[in-house]
Amino acid sequence: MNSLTEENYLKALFALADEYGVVSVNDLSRRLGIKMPTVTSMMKKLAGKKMVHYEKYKPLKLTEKGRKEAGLVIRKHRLTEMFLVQKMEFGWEEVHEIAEQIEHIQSPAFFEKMDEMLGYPSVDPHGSPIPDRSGKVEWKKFVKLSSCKPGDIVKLSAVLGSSADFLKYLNSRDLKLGLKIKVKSLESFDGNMTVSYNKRSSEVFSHAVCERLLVID
Amino acid sequence: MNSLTEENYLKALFALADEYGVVSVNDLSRRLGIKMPTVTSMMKKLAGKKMVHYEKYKPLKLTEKGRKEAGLVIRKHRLTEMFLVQKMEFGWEEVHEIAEQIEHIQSPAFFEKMDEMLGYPSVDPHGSPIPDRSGKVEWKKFVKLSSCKPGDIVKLSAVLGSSADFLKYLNSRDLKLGLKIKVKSLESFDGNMTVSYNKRSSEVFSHAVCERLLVID
DNA sequence: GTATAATGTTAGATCAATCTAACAAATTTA
DNA sequence: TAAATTTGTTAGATTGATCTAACATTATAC
Repeated sequence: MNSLTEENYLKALFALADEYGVVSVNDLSRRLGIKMPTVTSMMKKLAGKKMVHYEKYKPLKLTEKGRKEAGLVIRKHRLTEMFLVQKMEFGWEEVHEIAEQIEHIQSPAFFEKMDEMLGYPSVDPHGSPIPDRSGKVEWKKFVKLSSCKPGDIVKLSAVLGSSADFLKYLNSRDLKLGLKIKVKSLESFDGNMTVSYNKRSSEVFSHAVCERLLVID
Repeated sequence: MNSLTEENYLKALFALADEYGVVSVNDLSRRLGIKMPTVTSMMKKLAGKKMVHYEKYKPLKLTEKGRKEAGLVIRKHRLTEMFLVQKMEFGWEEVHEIAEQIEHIQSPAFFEKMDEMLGYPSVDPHGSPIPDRSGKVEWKKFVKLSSCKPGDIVKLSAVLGSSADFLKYLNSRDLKLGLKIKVKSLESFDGNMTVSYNKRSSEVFSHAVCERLLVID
């Protein structure tokens, strides 16, 4: 059994590998807000448990076992987020902190019940895929809105990052998953994009925002 | 903020005071499965936080503040149990372990939402009262079935103890809260009681069981 | 009312998770 | 490529929660 602390390291390793491919001690240190020497020693510990391949000065890599454990924690996190939104009427900007705690609950039955009540969802409220019971997960082939061209009509399918501020910003623009968005124009010098959707015929999104909106054609 | 560990000590102190009136280091040690010296040092720590009145060799006593903190944890525990039973269809014998973990979640909104969805219940699935938002709780004037006399007709209103074994035993006899029970006879030498309820015209309960069934006339 | 047993405390060790300081390796820059 | 910067490791200290061993106090039993 992994400690809550170990679970958090595994989850962060998993997420960072997802985001950047290669993960350094420094990346993990900054992500977790924990000093590098502490990270190094935890990597040795997790290597001892066969969760991580650790070699001095080399990038960090989860083992198959570590990836599975991480996936299962993320599964619990995302099922919880879905449950909070679908069954308890929380907003998608409110659920991250709560799920961050509930993901560590040890009770297979509890999460099985959530899954069942939710009808075995494949994604969480932010469009992130929910790992299966073996911890495996696969992202759909999404594209960033920032890489779309004027004239494109796409469907908003996921958002990157779960900061309440960002999600509240999306709320203020009535942006929800599933929305059809039409790209009207793109400023080449700053990446600002003008789009239309629903009754909004001309909204401008910064490049930073467009980088975090994942769509499919 | 109290640590998870501190919360568990407070909760145990509260429960033991409820059960036995006076609480010793030894009681707490046995209840928590933690050695006495550890308990002593935690009492000093909690005394430093004004949660406990601690004097060497004297019985342990929660302060007003400690009682409130404990009550709030118990509130979260019992709301969770109710939620698991009412909203997630768990059996009353399955919820204790899960609630034992969820009670430590830090999110007022989460428990407020549960409370609201449940319609502000006053008791948990075992008939134990749910402390109010200020941590206060009052037991109704229940009586043990063991103290009833032949001819009495009473309503099962709460059960003492949350061990799965005991609750499964009650399930096997179709015992549920709210049931009308008629006392038919009582063996004076062993305390065995013969009762009737529903379609069961003659069930025998041991003294141990009758001690744990709380009823009102 | 003393001896024995039970309960409680003190002192000091251990373990997990964290830190800082000092040093070492790798990478970037000039 | 040599110097400077960044990144990573080692060593050792700290903190919270636990333990055992030894000792002290209180309660119980005869």
